[in-house]
Amino acid sequence: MDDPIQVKLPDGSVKTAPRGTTIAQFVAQSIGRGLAKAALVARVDGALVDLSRRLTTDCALEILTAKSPEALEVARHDAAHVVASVVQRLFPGTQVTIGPTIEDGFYYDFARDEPFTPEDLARIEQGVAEEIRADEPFIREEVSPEEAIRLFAEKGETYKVEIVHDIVARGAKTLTLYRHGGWVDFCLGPHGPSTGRIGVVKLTSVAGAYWRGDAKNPMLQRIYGTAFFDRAALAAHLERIEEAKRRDHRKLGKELELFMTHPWAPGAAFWLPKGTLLWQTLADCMRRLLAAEGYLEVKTPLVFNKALWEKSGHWEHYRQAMFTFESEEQTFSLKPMNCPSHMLIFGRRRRSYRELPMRLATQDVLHRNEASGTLGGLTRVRQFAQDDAHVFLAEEQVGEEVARIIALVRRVYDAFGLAQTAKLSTRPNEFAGEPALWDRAEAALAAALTAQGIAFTTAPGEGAFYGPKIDFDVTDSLARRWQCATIQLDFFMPRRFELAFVGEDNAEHTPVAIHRAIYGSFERFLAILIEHFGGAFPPWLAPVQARLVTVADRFLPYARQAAAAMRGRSLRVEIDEAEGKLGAKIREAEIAKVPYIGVIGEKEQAGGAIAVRRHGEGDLGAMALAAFIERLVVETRPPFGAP
RNA sequence: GCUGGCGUAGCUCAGUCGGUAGAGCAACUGCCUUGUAAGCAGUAGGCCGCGGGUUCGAAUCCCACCGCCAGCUCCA
Repeated sequence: MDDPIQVKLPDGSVKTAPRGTTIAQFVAQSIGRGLAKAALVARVDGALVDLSRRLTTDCALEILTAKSPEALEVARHDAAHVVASVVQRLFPGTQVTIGPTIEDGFYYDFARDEPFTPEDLARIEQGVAEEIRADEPFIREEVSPEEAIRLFAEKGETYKVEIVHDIVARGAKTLTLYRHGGWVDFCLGPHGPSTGRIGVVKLTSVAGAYWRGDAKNPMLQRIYGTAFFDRAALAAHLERIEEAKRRDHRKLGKELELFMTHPWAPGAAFWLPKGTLLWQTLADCMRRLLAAEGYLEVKTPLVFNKALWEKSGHWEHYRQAMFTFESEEQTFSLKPMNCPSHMLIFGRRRRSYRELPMRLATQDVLHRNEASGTLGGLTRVRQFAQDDAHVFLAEEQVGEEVARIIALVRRVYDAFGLAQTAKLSTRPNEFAGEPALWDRAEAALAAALTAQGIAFTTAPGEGAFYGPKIDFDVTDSLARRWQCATIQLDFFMPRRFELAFVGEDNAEHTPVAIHRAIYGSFERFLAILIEHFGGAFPPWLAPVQARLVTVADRFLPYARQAAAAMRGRSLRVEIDEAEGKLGAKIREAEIAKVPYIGVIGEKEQAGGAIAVRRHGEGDLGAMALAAFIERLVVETRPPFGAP
């Protein structure tokens, strides 16, 4: 018991310590008082543990302080406990359930008949601040399942009892409790040393949430909050939230007159003239890019007899998300996806290996009958259009084709300044096709990602039953991540549609299909772009690229001439013909986030010039009108798919 | 779909205890003819989401519906 153990520190040094010493003691004695004071939690052999843990074997030890993201997560979990303790003190009879940390904060779910009001949240937040000031230590305790069940059953905590039963059923022999200030929760930990180390806690919202996320279970009251070690970090976080609100595509879409919605078409957008220009720019650039890559654009029906969906298998698995209707005793549906149509086109005649890869692209409108409560903005809709394509090819062509698609994805996202990461999802438990086929395909996908220099994570078992897939996330200017592009292999649907091609060997083979989209959906991608650019689009994308304003209305004829010259070079320009002072017109144009403002007065008219102001930068001074036009022509050239 | 919140002028929002609906901006008209983020004055604008109910009387209270917003297992 007294023989010392070896503790390896992150700098590589090794210290000895008495067996059974706590981490906190070890740090104070062997490392230093400064670190001992700053320590919040430790990592022993890769696992996060409390500072009160005893070191009983040789190990690698790392001490985490407020600088570490993991420590912040622990503090947020501490905060969740404190919130729960305060709620149970202020609202007797409320049961606790779970309270995990999430990105940017935490939540805690409570079972209580009455909902919490915003005033309740303020009271709870105040109680939490008091609890933090009281600086109660977190105390870890190990108990048997029987003790845990008795403890929570006595308190009437039926949800906790249920959780204990579940965990015991999964084989746990000892369970851990954490106490602070006389309150106890069943928790895996770890926790910080005491409530005083949490920092500052802010409760953000309250919402309903089903127990275990299942609509068949009772509805709980979920309190969301966040915690930071200091007020400045909290303020910065709240400022990020405010900035996201300012950039919200629903708000900007209204202000900039990009799109509208109407109660009579829930889940569908009306694209106003300026929004339609954005859409068309994306659509045209993608069209030209794909045409250059050998894609063939096709248009297919929007309405299909249900026989198609029975053939594809969607009728069995996807029917609840389809809009259907009867006509002349037949059942029809609006198409929710393009793949079956493309299958029919491929299968319309005998295909040769010489035609492969055959790349069929479509930008048609799709409808999916999403539950009403899930709709919102342009990101959760019932009607949308994808930049969809299906590539039919021989199995041995998969690697090269996927590499080409990945290169396209990079090229497009780079054009918008969106950084990208990828996730490779592999074979699930239930799958179609041969395991060896999956293994080869997964290896080909991973090799393509590596060859393109794309960082990716692997999600084992998360592939679709019909094939492995790559999903791309983009990171926008507010560091938020959005899932957009997808590349999915399909070994299943070509077989269902009895697709075949004649190979070099003069025998029939079943092609592999690749489902792929780069923007994802136009609606969603436009929403992301609106927020990414905050409505201030780069000149090539902006619906209006320049607005001409005059110092006095006697300069309007010259302004009209200038605008005509610009339109002659395919520039999107408008003239502010309203009355008013120059300052007011400049202000209007700045608020409209038009990239370039051209000011025209006496000097400009006399010299065939224009005074140029760049949105967000200010006055660039006067230049010759011809020079300004040349500059705009260059700057409005799309970074991909240029005509 | 479910839980909670919300719905008033084109936009952003007031509207007390149930007593005949208000501001700013935008629009329109006029004056000003203007030099890089708001010139002045005036006018007009409303089925208070929709439908019922309670009441002498409803934007306000009640019921149902429609829509919008937040959320609905990143698992003790």
